[in-house]
Amino acid sequence: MPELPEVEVSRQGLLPHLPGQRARGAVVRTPRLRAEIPPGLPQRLAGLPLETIVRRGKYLLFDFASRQGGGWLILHLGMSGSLRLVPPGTPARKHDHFDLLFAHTVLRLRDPRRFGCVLWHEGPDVERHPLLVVLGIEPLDAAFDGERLYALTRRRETPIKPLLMDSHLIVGIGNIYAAESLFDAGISPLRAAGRIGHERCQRLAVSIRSILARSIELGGSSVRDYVHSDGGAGCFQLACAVYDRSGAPCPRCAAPIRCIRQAGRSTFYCPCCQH
DNA sequence: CGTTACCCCTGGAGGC
DNA sequence: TGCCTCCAGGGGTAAC
Repeated sequence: MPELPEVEVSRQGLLPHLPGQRARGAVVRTPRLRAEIPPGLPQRLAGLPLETIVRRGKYLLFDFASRQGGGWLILHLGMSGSLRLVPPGTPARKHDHFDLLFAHTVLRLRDPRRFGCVLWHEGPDVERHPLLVVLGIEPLDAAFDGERLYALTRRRETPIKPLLMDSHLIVGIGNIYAAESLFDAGISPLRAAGRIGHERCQRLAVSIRSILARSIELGGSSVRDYVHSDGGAGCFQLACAVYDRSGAPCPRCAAPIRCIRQAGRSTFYCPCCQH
């Protein structure tokens, strides 16, 4: 479920509660997620204060005194992961794989499909972690604009939609937001990326940024003392124009939304509005 | 090098 | 009711 907005909203939901607290340890119920949870993690964490939580793409990065001899807890929610703050002693349910223990609260990871991961990076320079060092630009970073998108797409014959989802180029855009951004910009998901001109790259960059930002705002307004990102629609209250609306009328021209398959993923678009 | 195919895993939906 | 197939918001790796 989580794309960039969901991960960012999870981060914002945790920020008022966790930084400043000291970890008591951790409980690993399922060691084997996408990667194995480091066996020594609970002992390594114990006693370290959490400084802050940052996000890189769809990764949540917990700074456990990384500049004072600690390190970073790296967390990814995969396809079905969700985080929740629960009181200590709350019984774990099915698929509750990992707990991060603090004095008065527990951060609990649930992930039915186990595509998420929990990792540890020793020392301050988490951006040098192998999984992070290869990541592309943040779409909400000021440096991401039409010019950057234009440069990234040159001499690319691949269709624009799978390119948008390639985290080595741009992070955080998943299947839903790729479809919604392309609809908003009036660009066909099938169009060769390298054949989109300056002006339309500009338009697409604006669409990506505004849709992600609006989705974060809508999600953020609904977060209180827990972090929710469980199943359902994915784009929060933001109604999807095309995603999962196969056959339904396009909100702009009423033509039926079409569903095709690209690089193994479903793509939804309006064949009338998008070129 | 760029691009696609497959795989990790569980659960829900729909067909029979 | 059960069993089967297909599908799902991610992403690393191997193979073309």
